[in-house]
Amino acid sequence: MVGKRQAVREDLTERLLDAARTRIRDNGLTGLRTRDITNDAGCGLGTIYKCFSDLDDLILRVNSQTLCALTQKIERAIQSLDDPHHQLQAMAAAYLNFAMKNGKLWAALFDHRMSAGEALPDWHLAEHQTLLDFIASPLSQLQPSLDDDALQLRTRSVFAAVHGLIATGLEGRFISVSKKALRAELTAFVDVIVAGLEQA
Amino acid sequence: MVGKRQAVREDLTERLLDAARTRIRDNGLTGLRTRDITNDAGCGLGTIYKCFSDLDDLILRVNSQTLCALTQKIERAIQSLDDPHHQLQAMAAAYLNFAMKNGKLWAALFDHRMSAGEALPDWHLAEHQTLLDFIASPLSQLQPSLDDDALQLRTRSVFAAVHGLIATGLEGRFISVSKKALRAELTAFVDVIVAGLEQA
DNA sequence: TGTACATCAGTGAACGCGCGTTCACTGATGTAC
DNA sequence: TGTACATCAGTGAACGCGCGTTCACTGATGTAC
Repeated sequence: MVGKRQAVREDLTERLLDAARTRIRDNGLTGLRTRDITNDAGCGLGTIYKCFSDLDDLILRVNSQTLCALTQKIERAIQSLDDPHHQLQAMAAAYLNFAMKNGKLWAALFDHRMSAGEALPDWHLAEHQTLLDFIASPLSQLQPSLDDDALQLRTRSVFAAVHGLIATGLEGRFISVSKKALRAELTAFVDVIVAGLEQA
Repeated sequence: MVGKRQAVREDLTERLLDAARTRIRDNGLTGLRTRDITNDAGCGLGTIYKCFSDLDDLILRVNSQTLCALTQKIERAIQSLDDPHHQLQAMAAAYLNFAMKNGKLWAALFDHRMSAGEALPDWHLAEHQTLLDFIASPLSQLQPSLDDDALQLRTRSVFAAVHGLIATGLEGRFISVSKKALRAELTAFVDVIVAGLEQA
């Protein structure tokens, strides 16, 4: 069997990813330890460094999976809608949904900091951009006069606003709020933004 | 001299606070170490536990100072303005200004997590509320129909949106942007929000 | 004011724990003939 | 197919470092008389 070694390696990588994802899902990034991950995956401690360059790399792969899953949800939420207002509402709702269902995995996307102040790798930044592109599309319909740079900036602003609202809500910062109230407030606030955008 | 001991203690506390604030300002929360703080303050390692219950407590005091300074800036920014639209713009601009000038101290307000999952103490939460109250005031003028709960929620949404936009911009997430472009985008986006609020 | 004693603030060596990463080793897999 | 050898994946004990917190001690300050 020629590809035996490779298959074993891929299986190991998969198990490590699964174990790390489960750990992060249940406990968040805080207290994520290599020993727990390798124990859960049923392999030796050193194995993690055969499959990944270091723990940061492994976390980045988990984050990548989370981000891609999120992007898929966003994509599906809007694929049958034409109106940009409806699209933005559907994306915001899908985002809130995803954040609620994947609490700590979602938080890890934003909490993770590379050690030694290294920058995020390009392949991961590209995944961010893919998500943003979905948001840019309805915005460009609402504000066709924006040039490309301004559209990018506006896209980020809208994302940051929606993200901030959801993150603050789910963390319970400042005031705690029920899921239902948060959902209603998000819808109302996206309406506010869209109304403002349409008027500009 | 009766109050000698107390005076020495207060001086020590002050020096420790100063040292911690300087460290956070220059290097952020990451890599903040008790040994560095006490060295900078010119006292022994154990002293920190005479003046504060633990490192979390010390960080919280620094954050409290930062938050109060921020609240003051916000308060001053609006005190000569009547129009709620202008007030919101002035607050957003003051917030951006503060965040740019106090980069890592400001970031510490949001990055700090209590150890052992303890909640923030009430006195610090009250300081948050003081800041939010300044934002609530112009919002209640723009949307007088909101009841108190809805106003609180809306206030948090507006704050979260503005904060998200600034944080994302200053962190350089997704795309990097010049300070000037960020300032312009913030102004434009607050206009969008206000226009949307006025229409609702 | 002076003296003897009690208190307690400040100290820093040592504790204790955590934890990412390495590397010499073992044995399974792949290869050559 | 069988045999001998080479390679290299997986292992986990050990390394190395970091770092918050404690506590027995010292000497300055406060107190009683």
